[in-house]
Amino acid sequence: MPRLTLTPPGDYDLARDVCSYGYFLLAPNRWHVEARTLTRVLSLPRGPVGVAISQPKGKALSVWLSHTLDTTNRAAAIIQLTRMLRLDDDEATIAEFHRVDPRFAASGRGRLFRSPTLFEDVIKTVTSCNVTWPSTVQMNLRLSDVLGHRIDAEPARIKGAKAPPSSSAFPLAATIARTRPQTLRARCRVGYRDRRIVELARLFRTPPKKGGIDTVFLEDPATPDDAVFDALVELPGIGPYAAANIMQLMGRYARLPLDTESVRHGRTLLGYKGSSAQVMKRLDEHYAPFGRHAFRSYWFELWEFYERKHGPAWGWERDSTGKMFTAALLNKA
DNA sequence: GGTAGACCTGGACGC
DNA sequence: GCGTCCAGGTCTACC
Repeated sequence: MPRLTLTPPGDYDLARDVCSYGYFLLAPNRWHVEARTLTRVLSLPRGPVGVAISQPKGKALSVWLSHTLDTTNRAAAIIQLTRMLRLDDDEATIAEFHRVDPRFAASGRGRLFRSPTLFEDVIKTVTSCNVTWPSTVQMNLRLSDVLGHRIDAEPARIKGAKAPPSSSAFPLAATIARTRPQTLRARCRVGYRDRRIVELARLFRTPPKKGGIDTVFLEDPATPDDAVFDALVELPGIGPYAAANIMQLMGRYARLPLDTESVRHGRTLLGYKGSSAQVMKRLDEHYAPFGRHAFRSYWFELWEFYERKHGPAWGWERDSTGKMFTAALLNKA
């Protein structure tokens, strides 16, 4: 079976750095606990490919492929894997975060898992709004199963895996753009998000000059945070929370995506009292000193709280532990 | 500028 | 097994 080898930053730990944000539990991603391997299908210019990513000797990453890639697809696969795994967050960046917030220096935490493309991150964020986590899991499973391109070949191999790897990719913007909202609602159970998801897909397919999303402008590090935020909240289905969440997925950590779970965290761990709006204001003030690393400090504080309840994240199964993250259950905990 | 209510789904709960 | 209630962020209408 063909294979790619990727050299990550010297401090990279696949299990820690993949199992660092909830999207590792969302289809088409599949984390195999015992094999400590991430599988999924990537959509490449010349068709989908199944990948199985592991770190056998604690250094280089092995990426087993369902079939051999030509030069174009190979280059595209490396770009997508680099984005998803945050391989471009180098040691110096993570060390800077640890200087700002030394609480995470020992664990080495600093990288946050994301999707291979901005489009997938935006749609995943929309599926996480106004819904409990198990529904988000289901929506992404169905989106991939119903609209994702399937691979014909055997999925990439995984030593010691209990669950089969998925054989569908996340749907392309082009596919969703030509799907009827009613189909999304009926078959993917996305509810009232149906039109918003189709509109977003169409905006991703439309050139910026004709009113489409200007991904170059959004992803340019020189673009100020405020300009990115203003552009994102103009999009259908994207409010202040979703915009801030998409920004952290883009590597902009100064803003906090605050939701009801943040309020629970502020009340139970930080002892804040008052209305939700008051608690959110205090949370913003609390993490402001961490500057451009604010979200990392907030998130890993929250993540370690989850890990104290449920064990290390690399041991979470999507269909059991991975479904437990609802405010109601956490409040009981 | 601030706020109330609708939008859907799925899980919890009571009967 | 059925009905009711509730959680969840965004959007629109209204003040």
